[in-house]
Amino acid sequence: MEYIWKTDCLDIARTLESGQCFRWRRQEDGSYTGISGTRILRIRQLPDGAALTVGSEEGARYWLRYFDSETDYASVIRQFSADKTLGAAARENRGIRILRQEPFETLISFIISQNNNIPRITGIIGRLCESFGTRIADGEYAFPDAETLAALSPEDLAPLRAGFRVRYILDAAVKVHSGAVDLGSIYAMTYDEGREYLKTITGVGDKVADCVLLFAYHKTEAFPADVWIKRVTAEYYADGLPECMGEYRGIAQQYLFEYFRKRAAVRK
DNA sequence: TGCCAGGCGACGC
DNA sequence: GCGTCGCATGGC
Repeated sequence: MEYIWKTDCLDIARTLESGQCFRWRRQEDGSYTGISGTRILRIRQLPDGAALTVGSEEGARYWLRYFDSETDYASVIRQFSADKTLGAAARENRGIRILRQEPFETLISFIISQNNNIPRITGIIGRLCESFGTRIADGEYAFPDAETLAALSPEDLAPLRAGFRVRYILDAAVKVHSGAVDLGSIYAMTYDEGREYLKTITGVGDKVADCVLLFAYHKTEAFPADVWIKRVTAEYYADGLPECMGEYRGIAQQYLFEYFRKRAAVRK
């Protein structure tokens, strides 16, 4: 069945290609196909929203939550307009939403992201899923679960070509599978608690923890500071982040990330 | 070729 | 606590 979602703040391409997720592919007709958990979705942009190809009403509800349908982005963008730079970045990227992704997938993905670039991160994650994930459709694989990954050796993961990150992936999988880290408990934690908790995993520092808290748990106080954002804050916000970011620093961060990354790409 | 990429851990001070 | 370095890999 096709579910029509009407909303004025949704740009599928920018949302899915803004570096917060790595399992979506653009199809020849311009629609996108992606996987989360054991679900597959095809989503197509409409002028006033999107068309979702889903199996059931329950599937539609899952994906609406994934795309953060309850947050009023127009209101957040108005709030951001109090700052000149952020206002411009937000207006230009008003269709970007912060996804609510599966925690384990997000954790492993951003462990892989460190000192890496987006095309290669996507490649490593693709090989990880094809090698160790359950097949859920023709040529489509779920993200492998913690139990599966925890049973593997560094040699097993060598074909991923993930380099020094392999031991971090395995440490995360072992801790999640053993229960030493309970990812479900983080939903109820504060941002600071979640950050310290995630950092008990080897290979998870401030940046990776912030990405997981923002892109899986939707803790919008998180402000992941990568090399791009560090340049932006050094140039525009040396005296501190603007007041108008409020509790939505993470959303602001994503608009700024896209705004400046695009400009750097044009200059090259 | 050297430099960089959605960083982190180890180490020295 | 803070600065520096090495780390695998691949694209430019």
